[in-house]
Amino acid sequence: MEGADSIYLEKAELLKALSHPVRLRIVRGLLHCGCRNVGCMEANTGQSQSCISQHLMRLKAAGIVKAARSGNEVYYEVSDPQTAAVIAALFGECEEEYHCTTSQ
Amino acid sequence: MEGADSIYLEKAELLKALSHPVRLRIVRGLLHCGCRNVGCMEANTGQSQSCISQHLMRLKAAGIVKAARSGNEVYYEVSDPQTAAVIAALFGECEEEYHCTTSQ
DNA sequence: TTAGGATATTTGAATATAATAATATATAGA
DNA sequence: TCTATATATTATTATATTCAAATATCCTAA
Repeated sequence: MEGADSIYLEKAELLKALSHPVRLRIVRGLLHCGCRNVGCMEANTGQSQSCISQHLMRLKAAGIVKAARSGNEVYYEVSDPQTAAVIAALFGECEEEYHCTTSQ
Repeated sequence: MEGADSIYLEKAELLKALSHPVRLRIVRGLLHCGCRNVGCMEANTGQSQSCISQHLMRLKAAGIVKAARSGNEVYYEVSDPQTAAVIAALFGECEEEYHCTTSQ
């Protein structure tokens, strides 16, 4: 079997961070230029504010997502290019669909 | 955010099954037509027989892999087409590399 | 400066995962 | 049948994940 251990560790970490229904939904929502702040995600997933925030922190820690505050809201976006490729493969979508022009 | 809950659950299950360094290594090894039985995986990963076998059972339960016995060895292969796409995206590879002609 | 809205952090309890060790099963060959 | 090899299963223990509840922080506006 090929490749160094650390590659597999790293890739496994990425998948682990994505492998939760709520986080998957959040990330795909971001790629599709839908909800970008916590309140919106809360409404769309039916999860509590705390829960969404915790999942976002998990995604941020994995380098998948980054945050920008605007007023008292925080807007998220996907900051990892690998992630878009994986999500596209997973949902059988075309990665090009993801390039947003409208700022929600 | 779009899509039914069950889709996200299902996709998350797939990712979860893949999100472990050893399982990732096993699956990628299978796609690249390398080790196909437990003994070989054991040697290549440095994990115990029991550990490898348990990971294989996890992959089998997720529908990612299927087994065929030949003599007293068991040969595995990737049986889920989605998985190949995800692994290819994750490692930045071309999925076409995966079609084996040699049976090891 | 105080109040309210939006988000983050902490804590605790329930559950899931992972590794090891020990044991069981299946097959092949003497 | 007995033995050896290959793989699977089970039990145990340690650790990680998840969610909910409570609390803290940050910003805006009055």
